[in-house]
Amino acid sequence: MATIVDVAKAAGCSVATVSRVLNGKRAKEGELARRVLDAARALDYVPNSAARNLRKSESRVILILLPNVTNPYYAHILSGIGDSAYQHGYSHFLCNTGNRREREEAVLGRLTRRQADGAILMATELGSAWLKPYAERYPIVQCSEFDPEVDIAHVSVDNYRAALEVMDHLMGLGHRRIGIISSENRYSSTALRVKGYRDALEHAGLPVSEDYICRADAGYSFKSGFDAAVSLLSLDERPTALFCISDVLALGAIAGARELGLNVPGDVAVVGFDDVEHTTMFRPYLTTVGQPCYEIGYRAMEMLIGLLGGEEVPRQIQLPHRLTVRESSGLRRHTLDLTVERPSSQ
Amino acid sequence: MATIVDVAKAAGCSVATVSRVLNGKRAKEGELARRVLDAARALDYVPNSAARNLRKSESRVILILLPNVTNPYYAHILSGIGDSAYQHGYSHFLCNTGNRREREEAVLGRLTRRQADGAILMATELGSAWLKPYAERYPIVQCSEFDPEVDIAHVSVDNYRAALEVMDHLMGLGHRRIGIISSENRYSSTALRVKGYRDALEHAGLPVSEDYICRADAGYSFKSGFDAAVSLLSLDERPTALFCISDVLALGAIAGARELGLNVPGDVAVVGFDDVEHTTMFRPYLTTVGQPCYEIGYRAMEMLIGLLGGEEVPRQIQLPHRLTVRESSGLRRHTLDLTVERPSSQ
DNA sequence: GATGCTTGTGAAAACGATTACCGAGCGTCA
DNA sequence: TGACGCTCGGTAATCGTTTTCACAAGCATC
Repeated sequence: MATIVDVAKAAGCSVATVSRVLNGKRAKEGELARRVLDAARALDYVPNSAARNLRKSESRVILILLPNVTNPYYAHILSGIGDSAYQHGYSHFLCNTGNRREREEAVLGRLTRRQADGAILMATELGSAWLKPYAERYPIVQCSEFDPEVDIAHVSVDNYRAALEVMDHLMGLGHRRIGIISSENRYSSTALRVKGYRDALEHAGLPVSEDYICRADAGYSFKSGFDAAVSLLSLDERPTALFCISDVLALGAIAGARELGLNVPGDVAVVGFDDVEHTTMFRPYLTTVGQPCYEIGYRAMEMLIGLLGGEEVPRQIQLPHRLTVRESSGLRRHTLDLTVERPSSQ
Repeated sequence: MATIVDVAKAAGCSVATVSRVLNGKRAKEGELARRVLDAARALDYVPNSAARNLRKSESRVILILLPNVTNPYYAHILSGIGDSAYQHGYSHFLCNTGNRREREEAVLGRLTRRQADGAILMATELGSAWLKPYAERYPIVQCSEFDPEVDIAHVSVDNYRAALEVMDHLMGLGHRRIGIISSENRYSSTALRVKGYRDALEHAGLPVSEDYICRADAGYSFKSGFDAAVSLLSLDERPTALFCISDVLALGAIAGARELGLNVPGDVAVVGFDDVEHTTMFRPYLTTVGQPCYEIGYRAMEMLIGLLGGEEVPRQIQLPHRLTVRESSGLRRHTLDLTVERPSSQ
């Protein structure tokens, strides 16, 4: 491994000059600069980043905290983050926190240790006041979830408005008894979607029945969507539409409906959220709210880069979502010719 | 930020002593050691890792190269890697290479720059001789895919044997015309599964028809599985069973079969591979070969840690796979009561 | 010709840890 | 008693950069 000293010797100048030429603090023109550049190339010189980091006390590493990479929603965001980071010459360090606070704190400790310059948090839960001290001292961006009580920059979609649109869509189809399959987690997205659900009903002058609000387990699992749907659809006055706050819950809900011998969307309409899971693999194709996951990640990283550079950045970015109406709701006419399953004989 | 000097001052000793106590090179008992420990705690001292890395010329970072985190198969492996790394105090850098060689080389450059101590490669393609120089100089482990021509340690399942088992299963059900939906990629797993397919047929004295071997696109997409199935099942003597080298291909194949008005498994049996995609969400549940993804990742990381420590490690680890028979093949009696879709009217 | 300003360069001081080397103290044994 | 070995702890070198500071040269101005 050639060091800067070797390059200086080969170029016949001091290390200071080498450093300056290589870092662009001097014109790269001129005889001496050329000698330096040639020597560096000839020796295949690459700066030692530990030394540079030590001297400059920075790391060019950013922390990514997410509950679980296995969840494709986060994986898509991650890939946006990764691309942006790569383009800006930053590396990222990934931590699957499983939403466990001790893990989160452990990895945020890297900020303190100067092993990382900033962080992107993917699944901040409400009530994360413990984050404040970190947010005050280090550049941090929240991605897709955020806690309004902790004033940290964030990028997300407008979950509230999206929920209103879903409800408009369902009510526009004539549905009056609409259930929601929510989740036990403490995400802002969950709270906002449920709030949108309630407000939309109230605004339309429809009753908000607590019976129609079902909380699946925190992990958005298929099974919990299934169970929730079975329980909602077994009510005496069963809902004719289900708004599920995630696609997997929705897919589970469709399976649950079938289990009860109900046709989707004939007997019950189902809407999901995210449009990232296999929403168009199986019939009926899922009506869902699409989020620009990749871009959410990409923008979050750019925001962080801005913060790292000491720039003033907007505290909040909302990216456009999109309600895509497919077969599991509406499109009633069309679905007649589609491969909509008949109830099983079980 | 407290430094080691501050701790030394507070404890009334030299920095050497502080370093030794904190690194366990001296007994932690005794009056002086206690003073050091107390001082470190009081000052909230955390060693600066850039300084440590510079001095020890190591980074405690390992590189993870994979084509795409968005693919749940890789995501599961990654989570095993992450857990093991975390336990051993290593960080990992993730790079979505998209199988593009320039990206792979760019990130492996971090080894040269001493920004990383080793690497785990997730999707080495056959013909990766360019990897040799890296493998000779740095600790590298291949995970799930490997190139037999480059002698690098690797962990995977026994793809060949798994393919034989799949074929045994299908032939045991009486199938004689079996097609395979393979892929255009250059992975060893693909080659081995196809070889298993051929060998099994030959061994059973059945003809190997090139018409029955279909190569879907490199990315294992749903659509390419669909298209491949449509083309295979449109043959005059259509196969009665399809072995798909990935679950998503298999799900696509099932959809394709339905498109043609064929019943799965009544008219055509379908088997997948991986058991990671939603194999039990939709009817018919998918028969597939399960891989212990999490453990593959975990073991790969442990192997790398061994290599980093200069230990002798096995060059190859094969973890057990498991063929899980579900509805999409066999279990014919049961499937009669299941929600198997009737052909659509399209 | 003295002065001030700009520009380019080198010497050397950081950055914060680990560790080679050395000397002091102590116990043991011939 | 003296030689020897062992442990313990301090001093200082070291890792490879970046950056401050000082100096010298070149040039214009008075």
